[in-house]
Amino acid sequence: MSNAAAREKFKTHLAAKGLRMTNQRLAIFEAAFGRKEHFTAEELLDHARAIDDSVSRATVYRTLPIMTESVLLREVDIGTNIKYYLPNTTDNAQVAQVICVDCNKIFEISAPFMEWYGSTVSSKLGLTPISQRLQVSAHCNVLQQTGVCKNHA
Amino acid sequence: MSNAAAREKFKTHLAAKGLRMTNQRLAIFEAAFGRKEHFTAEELLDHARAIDDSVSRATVYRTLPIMTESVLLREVDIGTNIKYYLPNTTDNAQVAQVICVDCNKIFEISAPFMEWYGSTVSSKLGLTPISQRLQVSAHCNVLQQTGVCKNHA
DNA sequence: CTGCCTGCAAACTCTTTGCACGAAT
DNA sequence: ATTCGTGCAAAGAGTTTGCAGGCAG
Repeated sequence: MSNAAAREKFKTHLAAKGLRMTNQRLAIFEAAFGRKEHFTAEELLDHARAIDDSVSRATVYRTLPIMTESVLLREVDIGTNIKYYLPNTTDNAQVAQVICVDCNKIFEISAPFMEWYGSTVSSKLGLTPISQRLQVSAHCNVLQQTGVCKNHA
Repeated sequence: MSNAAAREKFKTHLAAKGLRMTNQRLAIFEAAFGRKEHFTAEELLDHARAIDDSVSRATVYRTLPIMTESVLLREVDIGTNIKYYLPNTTDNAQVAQVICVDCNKIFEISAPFMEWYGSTVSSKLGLTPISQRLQVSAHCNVLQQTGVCKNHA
């Protein structure tokens, strides 16, 4: 999905919910879609302020749920107290994460069998699956050997 | 692992780390191993205080890492801000969780393929896997139909 | 104009930590 | 005795929210 198409989707979603497009929301959107890697709420605030310095932390936190509901962003919880976000380019949630615990880099890996697993297991328990996540925590080999992590930004 | 064996393991682990067995630590241990379901730090505090009312919240939070390091407890992060704990009866981490979002009940399901997946994917990235987790969030069918969730405690 | 939106700062939740007292070895 | 352990209360981190003023439609 191009940025332009994403922006349109954002506007449509806002309109459908009776919400308004504001300069702050637009700045937050642009900041999010300008990122190539996973980002935190705080990093998003920094980048949004570079576009519109009137953006506040509160508005970032209020806008993030709107963008995840509209499936523009994907929320990734890797078990820390911080949540990460990523522009959702595929609309396909069949993705696992491999997390380097040395540098916190997150790799997104296709894992199409996840949905099958979720459905199978849920139905046996009388449940209807909503989502599934598969995450692998790992050490960086290069860091272990040389003291430098190649995955560092 | 029986409770008695687990208690012995706890003592051994404490001794190996140069730590002391105290009434509070013992009460927290007994409270943890008296639970059949997943529990939170706060619930553990309540139950530990029922055994020894001198147990403080701080000691619970200081004892939990000791018990997870000794593999007596398993920590389960289901993506909320709260962490859950469970007596670790198998020493085998090849377990997935199915979480009923209606009642927060957590089902533990064997998933032996997780380790294989983690190893395969990590090695392709030049990483050494530490752990993996697979979680499915789901709705309770009975709740949807009758308004009552059979999974409620 | 009306009512959603905003920034600010305070509140919140869970967890961690500094301190001085207390207890285990 | 010495060293670790403890409770208490305050601090911390990330996130949420009440409020009074501001801007989109």
